[in-house]
Amino acid sequence: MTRQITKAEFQIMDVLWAESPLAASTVAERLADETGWSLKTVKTLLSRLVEKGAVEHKPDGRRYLYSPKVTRNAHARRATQRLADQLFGGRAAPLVAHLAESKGLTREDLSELEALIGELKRDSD
Amino acid sequence: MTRQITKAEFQIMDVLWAESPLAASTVAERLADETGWSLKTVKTLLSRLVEKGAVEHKPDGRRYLYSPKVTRNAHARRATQRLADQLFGGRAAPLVAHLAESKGLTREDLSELEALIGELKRDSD
DNA sequence: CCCTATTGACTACAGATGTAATCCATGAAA
DNA sequence: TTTCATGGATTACATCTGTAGTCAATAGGG
Repeated sequence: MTRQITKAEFQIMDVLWAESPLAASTVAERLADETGWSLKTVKTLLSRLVEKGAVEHKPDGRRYLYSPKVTRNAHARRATQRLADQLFGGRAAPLVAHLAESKGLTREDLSELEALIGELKRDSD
Repeated sequence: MTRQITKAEFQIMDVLWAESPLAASTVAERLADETGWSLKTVKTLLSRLVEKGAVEHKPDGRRYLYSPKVTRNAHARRATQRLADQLFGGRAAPLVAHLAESKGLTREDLSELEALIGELKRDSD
């Protein structure tokens, strides 16, 4: 279902994940500095997200209020899985190795991961 | 540099990463079963990859032989980093957590990761 | 030496994406 | 009550992507 969300659309989602429901004008304000997008652009992106089923809108007087239908977690999970599938046949270890190489991992991350992995191993017993 | 490689283009790269240099016709043969693409399609994708700087071609008589200019590792690293940046502000731990949730991690992966993390921690001392 | 299959160059074209502009209804302001 | 700003709906348009087709040169087979 829920078709692919693009980069621009993701920025809209990010605003709605932080707070919702919001009117289009509010979403536009939140993004104005970061993106410089006009209200028109924001409305177009919101409409496309509604079409794609990633956002729903309810009438509020003369306008709509928009809310995410997909959670940030669900999106993250799917996007991550998609990347792992494409790059490494779905396997995670090489993906983590690449993160490490690209300096994506601090010492803290490593400790956090160690804990996470311990937990996952216990779970799978 | 090296602009974004698309999904279709990635499949071409994958063939060249496995073996190179190759002529367009050979690349097309390797992908025929998997994708059903015509030779024309493969040639278009190869040209675009050359434009994008991800592949280079050297004349070999009347035709070209194509080779990757970007390694698979470099590509994986950048793609992974891009995803982590977008989804989690560059942090890896939540990414791994999502992989786990989406069943991307087998017991073997976990052990492998454990070892990898131990190694990374030692390296960072 | 001529014909044909192959090759690169260029062109095509629909659908997705980024980024709006136009149009029309309407509620608020004057 | 006329006017204008605001909102959604529709349309626009360049670029990117997926998937080819056309054209012209030419190397190889007969």
